[in-house]
Amino acid sequence: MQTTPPPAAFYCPQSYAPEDSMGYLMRQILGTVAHEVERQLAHTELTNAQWIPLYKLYVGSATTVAELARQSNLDAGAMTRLLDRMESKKLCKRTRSEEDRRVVNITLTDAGRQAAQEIPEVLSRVQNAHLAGFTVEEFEALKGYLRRILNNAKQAPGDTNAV
Amino acid sequence: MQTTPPPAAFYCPQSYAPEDSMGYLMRQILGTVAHEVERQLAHTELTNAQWIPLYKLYVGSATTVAELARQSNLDAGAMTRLLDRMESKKLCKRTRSEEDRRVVNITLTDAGRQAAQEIPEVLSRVQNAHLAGFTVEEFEALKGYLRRILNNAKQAPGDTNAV
DNA sequence: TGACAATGTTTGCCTAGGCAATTAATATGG
DNA sequence: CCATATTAATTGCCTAGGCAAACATTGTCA
Repeated sequence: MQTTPPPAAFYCPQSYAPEDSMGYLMRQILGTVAHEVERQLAHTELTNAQWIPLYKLYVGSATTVAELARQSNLDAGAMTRLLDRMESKKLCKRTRSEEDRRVVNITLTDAGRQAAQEIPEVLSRVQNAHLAGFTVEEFEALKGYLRRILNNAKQAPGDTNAV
Repeated sequence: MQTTPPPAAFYCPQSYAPEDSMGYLMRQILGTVAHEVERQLAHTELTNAQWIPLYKLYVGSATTVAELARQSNLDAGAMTRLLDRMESKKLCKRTRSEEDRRVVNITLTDAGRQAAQEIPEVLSRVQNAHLAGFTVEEFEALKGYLRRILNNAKQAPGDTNAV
């Protein structure tokens, strides 16, 4: 074994400075991105938690509660209640499946489709604004770094004590 | 005016692919980091929401409800209830200030201090693990990118429609 | 076929955060 | 000094997510 590289040593407990950490920076960035997206979607009644499954319904990559929950990295119970709130806002509708009577199919209403249509525009605009001043090379380097970090997370899920 | 660079054009609505976006990648990374930190702090009774203010109390950068809320980017009401839960776990204690009787001073208990002491170790370990395989140059480049993005967010808070 | 496993959905109980209103104490300006 | 503004903390009401239990339905396998 031991094909994966050893953990880095960029941070150490004795001199740990939170404001300088990768996690802190990303947390702040995600915060401003989320805030701005929600602001630009405010007129659609969509909250930050709701546009993700709504968009998945829109592009057709998920149509049931369980599938939406899985693709949104979300608990099934949470998804049930999220859909309750979206349904009460007339953005989507529930229909018990006839083929498999355990399943509930979710479909968008016209209002839901209209709201969903704006999502890619807003996401593109907000993220582009955050990337002002970046060259294509820098943008690609950044995405490469992020993918490598994500890959590390998947490789050793909890193996961080092994040293 | 117009000293800030124009927004980038890396994402466009017609070809928007969520899985490829900066926000999606960061969201996933923060998710695994948070999950792993919470797992490694489980024995201290600290949740992911609680170690942040607890650490601020530990290093002494905040001692009141309002100050903790400000520094944690959190609502004052939320902080009140967070402290309720931490106090019921005997991690901290409230004392009405004598100089300014509006203020409540928060102090750590022995158990709170002991838990706080572990925080920098865990944060360092988890983040280092996520950065496995990175060179120093790459690490610094990444932090530079993140700081630039954060700076863009602060520069134009809501100005993204100006084009 | 009939027991058992697996899946889908919902609900209850918990933590958690935002917003607005309330109350108490302090600061400020006339 | 007093009215007013400001600040600190709390509380109620909302959305939101995790975990576990309950229930129905479907799949599997002997």
